[in-house]
Amino acid sequence: MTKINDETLRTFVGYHLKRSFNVIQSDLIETLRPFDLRMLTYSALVLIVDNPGLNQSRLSQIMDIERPNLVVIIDELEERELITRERVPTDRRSYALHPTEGGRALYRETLDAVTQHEAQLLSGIAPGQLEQMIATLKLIESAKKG
Amino acid sequence: MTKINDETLRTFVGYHLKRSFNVIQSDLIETLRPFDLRMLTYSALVLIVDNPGLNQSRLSQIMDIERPNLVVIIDELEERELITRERVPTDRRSYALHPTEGGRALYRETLDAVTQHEAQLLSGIAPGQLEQMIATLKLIESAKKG
DNA sequence: TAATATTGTTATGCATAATAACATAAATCA
DNA sequence: TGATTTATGTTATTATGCATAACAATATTA
Repeated sequence: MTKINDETLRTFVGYHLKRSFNVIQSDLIETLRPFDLRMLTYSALVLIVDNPGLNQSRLSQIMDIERPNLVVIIDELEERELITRERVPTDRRSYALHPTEGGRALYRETLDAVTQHEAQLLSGIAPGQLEQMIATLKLIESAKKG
Repeated sequence: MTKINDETLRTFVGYHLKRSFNVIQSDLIETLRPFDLRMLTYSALVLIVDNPGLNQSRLSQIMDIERPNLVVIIDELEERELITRERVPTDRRSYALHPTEGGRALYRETLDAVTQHEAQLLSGIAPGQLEQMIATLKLIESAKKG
C-alpha cells in the first residue's frame, strides 16, 4: 500500500488538534459508556456539582453550546435524578440547578474513571510537555473572536 | 455575575483540546463558507488533489471516518465536478478518485484562504511554541488504540 | 406604562459519526 | 479448481453535536 500524503493538511494546526482530539474523545466515550454518560451530559454534571445553583443560561455559556441544546441535556440528567431544577424566587424565569446525592456519587465515580483513563492514555508523554501544550491551547482558546 | 468554576474539567487534557479546537473550527467554517465547502469536503478535496488515484477505502482510513460516511462526501464533490470517480481495471470493485481542473483550482484558492485565516487567528502565538505543541499532539495521536 | 431584554422551551435543520446489511468483485485456501 | 473468506462501495438507519427561528413567561429599562 502506498502511503497517503497528508502533508498539506499537516500544515494546519487545526488538523493536528482534530486528530489528537479524536483519539482522546474515543477513549473518553468508552470510559463513560459504562456510566451511560455522553461527553456533554458528563460535562454538565461536573459543572453542576462544582457550581451548585447555577442556571441554564450560565451553564450553556461555559459549555460553549446554545441554550436550546442544553435543554435536552438537563432533561436527561433530571430524568435520571442526578440533578434537580428549582425555581429561583428572585428570578422566576430561571431554574437553579443542583446535584442530587446520586449525582454527586456518580460524579465521584466517573471522575476517578476518567482521570485514570486519560492518565493511562497519555502515560507515554512527559507531564511537563503536556503542561506546556495546555498553556498553548489556552492561548488558542483565548484567540476566540466575538 | 459569579464566575463559573471549571477547574475540575481543566484537569483534563481533552477539555483543553476540545475548547481550543472549537475556536479553530469556528474560524475554519467561516473561512470555507464562501467556497461552499464543509470541513470534511474540504479535507477530502485536499487529499484527493495530493493523492490522485486513491480509492475511497484508503481515503476513509486517512480521514478517520467510516466508509459509508465518505460516500456522500464523494458524491457531493463529484456532483460539483471537482473530482471524478474512475473504475480501476485491475480492481473492478474500487474507484480511483481524481481531481478535475476545477477541483485543483478550488484547492489552490481555498488553501490560500485557509492558510491565511489560521495564521491570522494564531498570530499572537510564537511559531516555536506552536511547533512544540504539534509535536505533543502527534504523540497523542499515536497513542491511539486499535 | 411601554418598549426591550432575558430565560427556558419547542421545532427544525445541518454536520459529523457509527453500525448493519448488501451486491459485486477479489483473494485465499483446501 | 471450487468453496470460503475478504475487500469495496453502497443504502439505510441511528445517535450525537451544534445552530437558528420563534415563542411564552418574566424581568428590566426607557
